Amino acid sequence: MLRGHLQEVTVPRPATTCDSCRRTHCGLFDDDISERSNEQLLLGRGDRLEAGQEVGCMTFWVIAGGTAASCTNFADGRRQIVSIERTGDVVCGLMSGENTQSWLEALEDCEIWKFDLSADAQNLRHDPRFLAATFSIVHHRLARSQDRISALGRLDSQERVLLYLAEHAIRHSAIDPIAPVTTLTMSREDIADYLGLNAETVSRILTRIKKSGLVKFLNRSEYVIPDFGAVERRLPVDLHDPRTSCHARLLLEAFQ
Amino acid sequence: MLRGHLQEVTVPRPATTCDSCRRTHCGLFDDDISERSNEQLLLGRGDRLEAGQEVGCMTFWVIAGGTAASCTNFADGRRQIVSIERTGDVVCGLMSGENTQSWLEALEDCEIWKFDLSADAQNLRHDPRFLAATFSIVHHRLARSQDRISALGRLDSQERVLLYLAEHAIRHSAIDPIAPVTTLTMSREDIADYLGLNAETVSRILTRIKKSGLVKFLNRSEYVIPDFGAVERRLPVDLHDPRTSCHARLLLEAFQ
DNA sequence: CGTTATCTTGATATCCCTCAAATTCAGTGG
DNA sequence: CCACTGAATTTGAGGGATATCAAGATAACG
Repeated sequence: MLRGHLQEVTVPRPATTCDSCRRTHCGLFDDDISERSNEQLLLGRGDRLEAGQEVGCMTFWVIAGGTAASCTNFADGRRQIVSIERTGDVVCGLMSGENTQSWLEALEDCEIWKFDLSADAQNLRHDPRFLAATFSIVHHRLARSQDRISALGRLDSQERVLLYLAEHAIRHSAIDPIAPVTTLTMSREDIADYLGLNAETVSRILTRIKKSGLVKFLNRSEYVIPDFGAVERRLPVDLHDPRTSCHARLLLEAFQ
Repeated sequence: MLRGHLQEVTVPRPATTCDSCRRTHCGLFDDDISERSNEQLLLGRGDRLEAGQEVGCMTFWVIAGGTAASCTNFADGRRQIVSIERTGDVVCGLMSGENTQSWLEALEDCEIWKFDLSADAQNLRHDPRFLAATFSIVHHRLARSQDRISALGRLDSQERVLLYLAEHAIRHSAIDPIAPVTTLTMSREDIADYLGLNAETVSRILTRIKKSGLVKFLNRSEYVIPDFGAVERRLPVDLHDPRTSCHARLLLEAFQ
């Protein structure tokens, strides 16, 4: 089920001509692969995608462009972004718990491909390739989730924001290794809901980080990390190589 | 690799005569099943089990009794309990990220069965039953992890402790549905490291909850929830039925 | 250029942590 | 059975960190 105003949007795509992009994103942008999709969804910022009853456990959404978020709401409206979904990430209805209100929300204009495999469910349930692919997707999400548990439980606000900036920069440079500056696509409130903070705190921490010189801001949304090592030294965790995070190809290969 | 002083310990086992236990724990306690294990480990409180290089991704630990914790440490020593492992839970080396220092730690005396399947790895990688079982295990852990992200990000300390007491009581009653009181097996510090708080705060919140009457404490470690609905109304989340959490049988069936 | 959303900054309150001391509890040996 | 001991827990005082509320500044957009 699709909520919100769904309009035609233009989504920036990484150029397929870049070898590094192709490797990073598993050639997701080749047209022949995209044709296997049941449906292409173009979401504008704020649009929501909810997995209703009818969707079942065999529907997958592949992020082809833009940034989305797996969100949950508590009964009283408190929002938490459980996971940020970026180009190449695979989301499926399986992810959400039964009782929690959760949905996929576009944090900026998004291009998403929907794959409904329920017609072939009986076969896929016994197909080693499909099982291995979905295992790999879910396992990788688990590893990332556990890192986030540690971060939310034990990092203070400055560490969380700094970690976010660093990880986002790594991810960004993986998508476009030539770009010298990183663009912050999420709003302060989205960042806050991702980090378990509040929007004003995020803003304050950002100016503090700005003043410290660890991160240089060209404007509100573009920044450069002049000395990545200095940022790493400030953080008690290791920063991951995001290149391992794209499982779209695995999934696509499994049912081609 | 095994760390710490490993002594013979007596581990309380649920009686196999109880039908409800058998259902809940998938008959894990039948001796014929336990014989398939490579090794039985008896851990005393504080003992650690670390997945070294040699273990690889095909070693599984099944908790047969007691409580253990998947822990991580930051470089500066801050500890976070990522997940609590109880009877019937399956832990594997796959779970930990590459760069994070992480281990399995006994929070009380524990009985753990180790299954090393690396000899049969080539076959298992293409075995639909094995793949489905491991998928199910990892998927369930992911769902629980995501709930914890929301809890750590958006619940205050009182809500976290109350949620912990409620979930622990549910889990406890699943293991022994006859027991009228729930026993708190984890120390205040362990609870704190699980909830992203500190031990003194946990203690303070517990006395506050005690005074509120929501939970009755018989002594430091035993409690009763007189009105479960009242606790639920205080929490903005739904409490889960833990019965779905035992995947040991799935795993065992896959390579029997 | 005006309107609106977003972001920043300030003042204040609250929550939770840190440090320190007192208390309870489980063993242990007399 | 009782004192002794050490660990765990509880309680208190104080401070730092983050949230809340409110206002102003900046950017985005028609």
